Amino acid sequence: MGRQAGYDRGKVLAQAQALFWSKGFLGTSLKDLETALDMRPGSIYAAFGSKEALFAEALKSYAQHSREAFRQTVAQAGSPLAGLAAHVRALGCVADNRPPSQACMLVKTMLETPPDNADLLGLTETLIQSMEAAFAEMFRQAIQTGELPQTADPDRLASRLQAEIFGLRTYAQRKGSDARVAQMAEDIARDIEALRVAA
Amino acid sequence: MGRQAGYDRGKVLAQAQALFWSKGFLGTSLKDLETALDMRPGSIYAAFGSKEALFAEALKSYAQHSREAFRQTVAQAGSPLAGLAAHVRALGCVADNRPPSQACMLVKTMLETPPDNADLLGLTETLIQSMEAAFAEMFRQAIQTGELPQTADPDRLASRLQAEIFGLRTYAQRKGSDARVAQMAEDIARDIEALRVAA
DNA sequence: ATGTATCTTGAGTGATCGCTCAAGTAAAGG
DNA sequence: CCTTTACTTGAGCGATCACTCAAGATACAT
Repeated sequence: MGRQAGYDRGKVLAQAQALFWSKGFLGTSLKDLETALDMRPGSIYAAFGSKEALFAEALKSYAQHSREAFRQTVAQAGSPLAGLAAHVRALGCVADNRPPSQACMLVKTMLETPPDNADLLGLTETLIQSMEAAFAEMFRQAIQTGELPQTADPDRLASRLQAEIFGLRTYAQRKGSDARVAQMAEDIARDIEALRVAA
Repeated sequence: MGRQAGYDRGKVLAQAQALFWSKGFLGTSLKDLETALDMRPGSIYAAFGSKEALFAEALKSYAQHSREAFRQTVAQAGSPLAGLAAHVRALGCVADNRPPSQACMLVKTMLETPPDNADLLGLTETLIQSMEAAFAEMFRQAIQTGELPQTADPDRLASRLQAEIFGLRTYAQRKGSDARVAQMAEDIARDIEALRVAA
């Protein structure tokens, strides 16, 4: 049935994602991509259609991995609130062999995308909402299990947490911020745990 | 002494700043600037030297105005902590005739600038530090006046506040976030006031 | 081995990028 | 009024942009 592709689509997508995350959509040229992916323009376009389509796919993949990491962190925690706190601590952690601290790719994309690119802004907004919805779902579970009072507003708590994480990770983009970031993550995590009703 | 410039440098700079703030440095072309400033390339280059130099000047001007607005807010407040809280409330406020809510231009620049542009990143970092230093100075005054305990760490409080503001304003970039943003600003302001020692 | 379907290649497309500069124009000094 | 000085103009520079496509290469089916 003809020749098969000489690259691993998943690996290529991961490399593109890393490059786009670092340099941004506008700051990344096709030359940059050709080098990073070790592919010639024809192959790139045959595989992904356009620079923007490749970026969109990389962004979706990024969001999916983020959600998956969150899901796993939560699964290992003892309660909804503990899961949320653990997630924040993981974001502030430097110990892991994770990529160097930098701002969330979704936030970078939202801020760098000019207002006239409705497609990309819409996609970004959708992905951000899905993350915030996951937070809200955890707060909702915390209410159901009695960890939070019935009067708590899960959507409000989720948006506040989202904003705190925006700030934490954006701060982490700065050089030499690791210690401060770890400290702030710990502070935020404790604030979450402090919401717990007395048992 | 020759012909005088047919434009107001301050106004031109303000227009450039607004455009750069909205579309970002990379997302703004010289064509865009020519239209917005109603100037031809020769005049722009005679006045500012380069697109990046114009951007740098606009960014410095933005930071200066931000610091000045903060200084005035603080001056009208009854105490250092009240000043900081008022500043946060002002950031979340929609009522004023201020430009539409959007992320801080310094943050946008930090996140969109590719890592190889050391000049622009360095300038941005410097301007961000100067803002954070102003926060720290206010916390220091709050300690001196007895509003905060002697054991409080002004630099830590300043970086935490900086991160909260990063998050708040980034969240404000999203459409339809006004009500949530106002609510979060109020929450943050109260957290600041809650630091005050019992009189 | 041969044919066929698919992928890879890279020179080259037109468009746009940031930027320059010779020519033109306007205001101040004499 | 004329000269001088300074600013404005816009056609056009070389470089780079995202992207295309005809030609070549490769692996499968027969």
